[in-house]
Amino acid sequence: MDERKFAVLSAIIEDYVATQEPIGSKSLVERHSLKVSPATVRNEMAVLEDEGYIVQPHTSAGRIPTDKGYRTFVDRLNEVRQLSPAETRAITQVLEGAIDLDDVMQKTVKLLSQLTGQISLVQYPILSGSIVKHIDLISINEKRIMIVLVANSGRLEQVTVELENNVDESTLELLRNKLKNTITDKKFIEVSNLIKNFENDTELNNKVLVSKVIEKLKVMVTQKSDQKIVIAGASNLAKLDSEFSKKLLPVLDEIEENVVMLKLMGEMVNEDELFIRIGHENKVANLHSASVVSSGYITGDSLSKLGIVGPTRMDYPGTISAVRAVARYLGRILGNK
Amino acid sequence: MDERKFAVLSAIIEDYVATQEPIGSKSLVERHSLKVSPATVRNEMAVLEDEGYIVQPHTSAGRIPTDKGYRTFVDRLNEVRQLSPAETRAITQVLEGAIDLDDVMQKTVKLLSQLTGQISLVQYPILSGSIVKHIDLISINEKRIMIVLVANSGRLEQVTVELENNVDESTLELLRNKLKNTITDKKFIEVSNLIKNFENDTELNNKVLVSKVIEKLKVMVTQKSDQKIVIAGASNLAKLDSEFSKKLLPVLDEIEENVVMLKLMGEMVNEDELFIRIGHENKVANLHSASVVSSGYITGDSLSKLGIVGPTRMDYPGTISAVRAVARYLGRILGNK
DNA sequence: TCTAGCACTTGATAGGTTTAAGTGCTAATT
DNA sequence: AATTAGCACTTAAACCTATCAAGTGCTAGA
Repeated sequence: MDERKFAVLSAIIEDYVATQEPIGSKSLVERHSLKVSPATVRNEMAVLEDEGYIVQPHTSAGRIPTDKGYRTFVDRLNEVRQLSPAETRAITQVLEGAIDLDDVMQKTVKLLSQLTGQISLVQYPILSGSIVKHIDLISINEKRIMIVLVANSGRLEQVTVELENNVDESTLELLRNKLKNTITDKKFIEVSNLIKNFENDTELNNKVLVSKVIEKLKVMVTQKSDQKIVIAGASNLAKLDSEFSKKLLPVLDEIEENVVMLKLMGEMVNEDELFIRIGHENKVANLHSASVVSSGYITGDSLSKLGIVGPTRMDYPGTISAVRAVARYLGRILGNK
Repeated sequence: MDERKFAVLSAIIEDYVATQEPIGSKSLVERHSLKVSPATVRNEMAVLEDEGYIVQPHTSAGRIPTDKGYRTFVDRLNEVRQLSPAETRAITQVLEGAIDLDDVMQKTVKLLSQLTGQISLVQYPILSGSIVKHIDLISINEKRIMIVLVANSGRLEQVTVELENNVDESTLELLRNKLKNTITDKKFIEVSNLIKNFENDTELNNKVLVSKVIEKLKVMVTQKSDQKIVIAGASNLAKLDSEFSKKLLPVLDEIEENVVMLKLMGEMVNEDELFIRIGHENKVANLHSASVVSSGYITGDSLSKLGIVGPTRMDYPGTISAVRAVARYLGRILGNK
């Protein structure tokens, strides 16, 4: 596509994103300093429409971009908008002020939704590659034990175990020490394997207690390992037109189930690189009028994801730079600061 | 107010909540089996309007309830709607399936928002009255320590401490033991007092480390103690008319800051009793067209809050029973099961 | 005390006209 | 050959206007 045609496409996208109304040739020329007349622009537009980059909602209206239009726009977008100093300051200040991992996650997701005005999702640092820094068994009261696991990423997992009988303190003590010796400084993925013989260990004579704990522990290190996410900005939906938000509602509910997230953020390559899905490129149902902008972020040893979901009609340059910046800062905060 | 007038008021409220349109005398008589003619109802309506229970949006329209109307309706509401067996089953099933406190909170808040169709808020069990069951200091890496506190309510708090120098393991070990001996099985409110002399303790010779930890710990047991809440159902806003949701947006953002919550849920008496604020009864700005239904829930030793926020036009009987039921079950789950 | 009947009010609906924005095409211009 | 001016044409939106439906208050009779 030649230079001028792309300029026209960009201008259309820019205006349409801003006004949310079809863009005509005349106003385009006025708002952007294109050095040609409306008639010329009209000719370009006709071609762009033939090639599927833009469409007319009805005969006498202006043009709006198609998914394909957005896609080429995004692909050609090399100089991404820089964040303003104020925005950069906001990011660092907010994130540095966080006190624990939950807080960091909460603040990050909120920040991202505010910067972009979209719904934002942040995955907790995944555990699989992390290392167990600490394990403990705590008796909360007569019939309840809490298992606490801490990863080197700072992520902490807790689970309570309910017992039928009173806690057997001596077995608990023994089990606690065995666990500490066995899995501290080991990787999460290895844990399940390392503890599989505990249930047959003759030293541990309270079988019920031991098997309950081991069972829960296995669940912690496998199932829960990468399913935890936080969401913010669902209220941004209210700002959008209701038709769109109605479509998105069920998706949101699903996301809260923490399952669809991965499918949504999509298969990503092994780097902290940006990924964009526009409209119909999304495989998830109901998301054909939405775009997803996601990025990985690196925490020392492993790669997790974050991103936003919004209408295809969004400010891509701004969104991209926000997502990228937040991912970078988050990695830095969680990394080996 | 006499019996029949109240019946008319109730019928108006019921229909208005269902249809969201002003209610006229004729359709009222049709839909409810009132044993009188429309003309009689009209007379009653005229009186109700004089007394401020209902208003007419314009001369030729039906009536809609005022805040005062809802209030008297709610006050007279003694037989609360029973939850259906399906709903009760949903509550128990969902809550019993939860694995840890975070999970319980998450599921509770989501459940409440689904049952009521409103935005729901749940406060974590407050710490002030709770007892410290466990404290630990964990070195995550060379320059980071994590403080972990577990309350007898099952609530777990974590904070990381960043150090300039490498972790001094021997001091850490000493401090850990001292802390364990001093504050285990003590109440959260007492902790701050119990550890105030640690900074001057001559045995602990790494002053920087000790003071950093003690400082953070004090924050944990005081500031954070009752400010943690979860929210769900913000997407329900999208279902409502946009004018209303626009008003509510800033409030929601504030709520996410975890501060306004208490003001919102309001001063509540010392029991697990229900509290309802209708429209202008709310002191929080921007909430004059919203109602708040909240309840306390009891976790062994202390009282925390949960509730919902929605438009004044809501199904009070249903909402009330849902809030009440969830509060009760939550208390039961978190209690001494 | 209740109800039937009726004149009156008024937002919503439906139809028709005008308007504004935009297009495509042709012919003139650079 | 590419650009531009001019113009006929299209169409949703905006604007009227008349009609309609739903509702009311009031009076008189049951």
